[in-house]
Amino acid sequence: MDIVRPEFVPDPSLSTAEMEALQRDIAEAAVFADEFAFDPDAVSLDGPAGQQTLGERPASVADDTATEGADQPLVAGVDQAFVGDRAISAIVVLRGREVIERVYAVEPTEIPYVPGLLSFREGGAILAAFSALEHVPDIVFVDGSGRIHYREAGLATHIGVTLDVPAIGVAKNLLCGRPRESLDRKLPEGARVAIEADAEVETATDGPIIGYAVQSRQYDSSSQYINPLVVSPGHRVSAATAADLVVATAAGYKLPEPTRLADAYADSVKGDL
DNA sequence: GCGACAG
DNA sequence: ATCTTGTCGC
Repeated sequence: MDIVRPEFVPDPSLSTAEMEALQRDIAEAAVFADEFAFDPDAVSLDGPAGQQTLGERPASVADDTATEGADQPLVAGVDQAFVGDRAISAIVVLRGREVIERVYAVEPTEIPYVPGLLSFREGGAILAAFSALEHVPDIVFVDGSGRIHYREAGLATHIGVTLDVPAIGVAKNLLCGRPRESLDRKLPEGARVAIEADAEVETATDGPIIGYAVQSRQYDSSSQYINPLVVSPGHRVSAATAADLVVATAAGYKLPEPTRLADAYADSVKGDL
């Protein structure tokens, strides 16, 4: 797929001040509200009929393999692996449970990891992988933060705005913001805790909800517990819908399927590299 | 000065 | 993110 906003392509040679200025422009262009054509309720790992089973589905529909999944949104997962100074970015596109396409790209990492500037380290490899992608996903899951970011322009926002594609940030740790409830306790599976902007989020006017901690998986009979995912809007999606879509694509694992499969693919590419 | 800090 | 064996629990 193509780059829609070339002026936002991450340039690792920029100064820190220039990178931060670019992020403020990106946050300005970002849309943290649902702005997509597909039906979010149609995003599921089940068949195209959603909650319907074969038995309750009309035979004419059940037998029609030609249009099967035609209304199923394409969900892509992106993840990176690293080898020395090279980044491997892998993308997996799913329609329901079916893998529609997989691509990857390898690009040198020009700068070290700096909290808040992740997209300038990994963005090049990610955009290179997207340029090789044939399908245009309805929404993309990016590993890292979206709106939960000092300038509300995390990796998911940067990628989403540059490609003008709906994007969600799926992180394993909280970068900034204040959870409404403590996350340092065992939350039940399915629970979500709002994350609101705090003083660290310099571009937030009031205290908006910038994301959710989502407990996509949890042990049921143990004192041990799994940490929640940290989900935030990247572009053209609201915080609530972003959390809904992550839950809808989880299949018994902590990570949603698109992300989990992209992670595994990046690792396998790294293996035979 | 101290603490915090996605991947 | 990455370097890594065994180990606890379902």
